Amino acid sequence: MGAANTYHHGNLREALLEAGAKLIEEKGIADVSLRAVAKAAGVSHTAPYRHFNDKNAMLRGIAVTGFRLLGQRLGQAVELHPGDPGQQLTAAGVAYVELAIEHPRLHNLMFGGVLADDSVDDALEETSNHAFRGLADIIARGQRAGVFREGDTDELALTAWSVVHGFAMLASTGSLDHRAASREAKLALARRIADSLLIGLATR
Amino acid sequence: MGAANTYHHGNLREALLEAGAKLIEEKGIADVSLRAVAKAAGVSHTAPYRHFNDKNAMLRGIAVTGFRLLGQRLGQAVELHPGDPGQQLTAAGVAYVELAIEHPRLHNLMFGGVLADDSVDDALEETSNHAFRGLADIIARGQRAGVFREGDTDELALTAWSVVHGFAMLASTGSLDHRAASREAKLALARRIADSLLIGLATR
DNA sequence: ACATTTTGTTGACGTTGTCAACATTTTTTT
DNA sequence: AAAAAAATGTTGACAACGTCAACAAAATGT
Repeated sequence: MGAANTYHHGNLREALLEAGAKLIEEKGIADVSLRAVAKAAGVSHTAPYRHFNDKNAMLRGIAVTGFRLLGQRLGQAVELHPGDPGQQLTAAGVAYVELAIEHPRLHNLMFGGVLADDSVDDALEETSNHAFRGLADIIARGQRAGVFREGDTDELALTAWSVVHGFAMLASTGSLDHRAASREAKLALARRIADSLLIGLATR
Repeated sequence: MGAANTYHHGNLREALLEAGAKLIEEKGIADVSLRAVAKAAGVSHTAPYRHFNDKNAMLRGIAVTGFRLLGQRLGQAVELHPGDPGQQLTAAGVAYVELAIEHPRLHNLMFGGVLADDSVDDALEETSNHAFRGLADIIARGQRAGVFREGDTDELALTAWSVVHGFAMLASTGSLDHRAASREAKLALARRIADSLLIGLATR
């Protein structure tokens, strides 16, 4: 288990994910090739095939790290407002939007549909489901506390997810640079929209 | 201005847009090459360059046709419920989702971010703005009629756009096939979510 | 120690987007 | 009506890409 070898990398899988994420952040998904990622990681152009079945499998690996990051952020948002599901929901929504603004190309990889036509990836599905369940849990607690209206929990969660996801998409693609150019303006807008959502979910 | 020529096509630009849209519908954006589109239109592999600067310019042309279609559908939704902004908004939202379900890959081209990093395209920007303005007009009329609450019209429109856009994205990528597999189930879900939205926008 | 498995490299292949050079048709100018 | 110009198409080439097969080195198990 040496450390200074040149032939065997030691941790190439992670290195590729890292290099790939960095390149995507810089140049966008469309302009990142498998070969460029391999080169950035310091290996030959086919070395990635020892760790991923094909290019899309590597992209899915990067998307998974994005979903893990998202899950963490949502968790932090919840912890910031213990016992207050309304605030938790707003904070989670803002956190989601924040991530999309900070890492627009990663967000695009996660939700832009590049991977949509692929055969299902277990790790990807699990991490993305986990992120969604974090949201559904907030809703469920809010319903029990009587601040959110009754009804199918997952459906309310889906509503919230839709708002946040739609806004994040608009924010990350620059579609609303006319209305809100700066990062702060976008987040303020996100907060107000999250409040609109809250009204729709509240008990009347 | 003959009709049966073989060398000059006569209307190649439109033919390419049509063939491209069809191929994308069948195979997805990632699996459609410029050359395949040219072949489907019956011309050589570089003929498209007389009508589009590059591949992405052609894709933007196809996206424009999608935005035009969207604008038409939104217009029809409005006409179906004259004088009732609430119903108009719901119908517009459902129409939007319907389009995304019917043509998921076209929707993906329009909103998936493949074209996001391109230099701005006038025709694309205009048609997409037009679609958004249709929505904003519904909101404005609803505010004047007193059924939607006061406030920045564009911001309310943005909220509505976010919900619908987010849900459409989830619907078109198959992310909610667990909860609602059939087309009808998805549309019913969309209708209920649009109603949630309505509550958030209504005057209290 | 040796055999096996894992992990890396080299070299090749067909496909892709794009460019330069050339051909044909249409339009404009004279 | 003839010539010049512009528009629109084709052919052939190129480098870059994803992927595969064959080989090489290191790590691991016996």
